[in-house]
Formats: sequence, structure tokens, C-alpha cells
Amino acid sequence: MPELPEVAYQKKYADATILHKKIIKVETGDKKIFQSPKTQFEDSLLDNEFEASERLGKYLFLKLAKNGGLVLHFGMTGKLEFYQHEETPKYAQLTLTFQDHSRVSFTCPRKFAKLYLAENLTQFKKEHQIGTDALVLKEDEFLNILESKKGSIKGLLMNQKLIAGIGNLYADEVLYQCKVHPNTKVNNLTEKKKSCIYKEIEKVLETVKEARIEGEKLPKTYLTPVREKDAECPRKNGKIQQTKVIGRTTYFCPDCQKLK
DNA sequence: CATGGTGTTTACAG
DNA sequence: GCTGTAAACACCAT
Repeated sequence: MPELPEVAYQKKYADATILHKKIIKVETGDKKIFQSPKTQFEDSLLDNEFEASERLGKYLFLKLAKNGGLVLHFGMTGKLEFYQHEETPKYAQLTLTFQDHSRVSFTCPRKFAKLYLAENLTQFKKEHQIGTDALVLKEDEFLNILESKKGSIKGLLMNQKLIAGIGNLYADEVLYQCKVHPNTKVNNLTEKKKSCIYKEIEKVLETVKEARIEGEKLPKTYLTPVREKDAECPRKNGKIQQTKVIGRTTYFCPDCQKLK
């Protein structure tokens, strides 16, 4: 559940289920997940309550009524599960019981997720050198980021220190929509392509975010739903090819997205 | 410094 | 059973 649109969904889920309820019990799992001693999480959360949430890139900040807040990073398999029964879900790494006896677990089978305690999101952003949220980013700032970069455009889009929120899946989607080969060097992009990439970042993320929140399917013109080797290109220009770009599995259409 | 490859962890498909 | 792969980032080498 990890790129910006999925985290936006988790935010909405959290807002609808766990705000303004006193936490009466805290249970923690694998200490690998916890970025400060587990006792600190217990101390901060017990007898406290969440009062608001904020998203930055792939991070979700759950503001506590007293003393800062909890920051969730979902890794590849993290998610929130809210429920009203006793049985703790499998892979729970943090389970909170509220005063009304409802409960929430942060589950993560692959343990790539991370939980932090932070004063506020602004400070957390600074400490962890997280870039501008992809949906807050303005075009001139985007163009600035591209200046003097020489690596692949895909690598840049996935660099959270430059732009926060885009991962492997939607980097591929943005580049497919703009007909740009994922291995294109940033300094070889035309102004037109740069502008297209900026616009598609906003469009793809908004579109997917809405779809995730509303439980709708993605447009038929999107690569994401057919993201597999030898799938038919949604523009019917050929077959989707699989390759590796900066170590990540990458899907693209060799006919639509040519490397100049 | 910027860039990109490897390691991490566990489930699942083939 | 084994192999390869998966929406994440941290870390290391170049």
C-alpha cells in the first residue's frame, strides 16, 4: 500500500476510524519497525488520542492531542486495519485499543514499514530530508529540480528527497502517459516533455488517488492495470516490455516510449 | 555531490 | 521444494 495515492487512502481510512478516541492499550511487534525504543511509543500513545492526520509523500502523520504524533511509513506491505473484535490480525506490528473497545492494527508482513515519533510533520520533513509533496509541487519548482541532473528521469521521479510520493508504479505510469522512455537522461528531455511529465505527475496521482478512495478502476488508457510482461499496450501499439531501471522492475511500451 | 546497484523480509506464483 | 519477484528505503561503491 505504498505510493502517494494509497497513502492518501490510508489517511482517509484513519480519519474515518481512529480520531478522537482515547487509547487505553498499546501492543507492539517487531522492534525493527520502531525507529525509537518501543517504550517511547507506549508512553506517547497510552492515554493519548489522535486528533488529526496529515500526509507528506508516502508518510502519514497522526497528530496526537498531547506531545507530537505518530508517523507511519507503509513500506511495501503496511496498512491500517480497524476492527471491533478481540482477535489481533496476522502481521500486526502495532495494535491500539480505544476506550470504546474498537481497535486498530498497523500490519506489515514484509516488515519494510517504519514507525516514528515526531514533534510535527514540518520538523520530520526537515530531519529526514523529504522533498516537496508531489501534489503540492509547482511547475517552476519541478523544472528547477530537473536542472543540472544527469541521471534517468525514472530515478529522479522516485527520489523522495527531490519529490515525495512517486514510487515505481506511478513513475512508470507518468512516463507511459508522456511517451518518455524510463531510461531517458534528464538532460536529454525537451522542454515539452518536461512540461508533460509535470502535468502527468499531478494528473496520474490525482486520478489514482480518487480511484483508490472511491474504489473505482483506473482509466483504460493507463498502463498500471495491465502492468505485466507481454501485455498489450493500452494504445495498441505493441507489447509491454519489462526491464530494470535503477534496480527496479520497469514496464514500458517500446513503441510508444522511444529512447532518443 | 549525484547516481545506481544491492540488501533487507516474507508471501506467492510458476 | 526452489527460484524469481514484489508498490518500500538504507546503505554502499563509483
